[in-house]
Amino acid sequence: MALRESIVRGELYPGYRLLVLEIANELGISQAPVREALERLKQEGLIISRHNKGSIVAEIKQEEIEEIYALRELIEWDAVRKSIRLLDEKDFGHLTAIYDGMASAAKKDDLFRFIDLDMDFHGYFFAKSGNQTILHLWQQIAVKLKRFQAITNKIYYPDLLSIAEGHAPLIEVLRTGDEEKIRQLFIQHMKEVWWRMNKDAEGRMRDT
Amino acid sequence: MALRESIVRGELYPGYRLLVLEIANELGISQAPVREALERLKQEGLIISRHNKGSIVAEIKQEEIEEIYALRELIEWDAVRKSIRLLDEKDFGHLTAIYDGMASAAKKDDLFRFIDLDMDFHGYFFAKSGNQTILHLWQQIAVKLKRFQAITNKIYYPDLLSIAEGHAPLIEVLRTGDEEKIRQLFIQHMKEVWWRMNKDAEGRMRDT
DNA sequence: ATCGATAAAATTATCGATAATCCTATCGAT
DNA sequence: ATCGATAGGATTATCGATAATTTTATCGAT
Repeated sequence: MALRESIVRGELYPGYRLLVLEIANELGISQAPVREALERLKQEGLIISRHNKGSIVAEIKQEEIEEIYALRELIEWDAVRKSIRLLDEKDFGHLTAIYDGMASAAKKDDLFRFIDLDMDFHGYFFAKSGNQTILHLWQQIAVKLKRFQAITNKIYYPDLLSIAEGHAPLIEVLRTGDEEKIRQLFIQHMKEVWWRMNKDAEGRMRDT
Repeated sequence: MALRESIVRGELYPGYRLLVLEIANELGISQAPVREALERLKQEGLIISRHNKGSIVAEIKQEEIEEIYALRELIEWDAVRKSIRLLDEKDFGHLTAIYDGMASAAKKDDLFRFIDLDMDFHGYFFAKSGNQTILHLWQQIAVKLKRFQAITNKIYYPDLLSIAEGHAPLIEVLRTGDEEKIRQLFIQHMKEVWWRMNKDAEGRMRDT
């Protein structure tokens, strides 16, 4: 659905009113499917709708991202830990391919592709560790993180390449299999990105 | 919505076909609101719908509950830990009231009320610890746990009272504030309930 | 001029109906 | 008898329109 893309990419600013009939006409379809789509977006937390008052694009507050990161810390290390023993050469190949893609996207300043790949990288461990419920949770989280990153990085691009390169040591240490070292690096990686995001976000959320 | 209740209580068995027109006529309303409701239930994982093939009540597999418990372990202790310092006498009053309610429901064999209160008890810490995102996650989880318990305990009632009484020491130890003891007791409590549920579930999932 | 009440416009939620799709039973060919 | 094709029925997805509600604009009273 194209609506979601627009919201996640930050093209539709928070508070924007989503008029059912307008969207329907725009897409050349009827109201029913539009309402369905809005219902889904509402469940995902991308829009907010109050009875008889229609839907608006949800805000995305710093506060909420902090909460999400608290949750992420709880579940991501667990997923990585459970993956370690399961990773074979094929997996390392995939991870490396994602890393290469990130580096390439960074060089082209293709922010959206970069973010998608970043999420794919981390999502890989959730998929590998085999807990469908937690994987699904991660996918929900990832949408919001994507959106936040897209919005905060939209005006001023930070050094994407250095973020991309931060993933190389992760792959490297995963090969060695030393659990404690892996843990340290992943936690550090998460905190680093979080810190950078925080910094970038300051004073920039207002303009969105 | 009454549909959700019926599913969670296990009155609508897995695989049951939800016909839009039938439900609409039954409730004396049109298709549109029914479809909306189904969309919500789909997002919650209570029903499954495939394109052009309508909706059926979702199965609830042992496997999925195991996944949920793995997730629960990751987040619940964290919530409790963060709550400890925040609990005052009013909170202990609430928790004790919930406990009393559970004991009373157990004596009356009111399974549904019992389950609701059990979830309220554990949800209390998620609410108290202040992370809205994780609280929301817990609420989603709680719905599925309720449903599983309702279905597995429907035919043969285990000893509800002893489960209720398992909560008293939890309140007790929370008052002392010894983090390590609290942790041990909560983890133990969770594993105990999980084990009991597992046992009860055996051979009984087939009849649903 | 400001405020509240009222009317007009806009928008949502709901409705009943149509078109598209899927399922089932019947029939005919091998 | 078995299999595939086909027609009929059932059900979903979509549609355009109506009813209910909210928002905006207008007007008159203070």
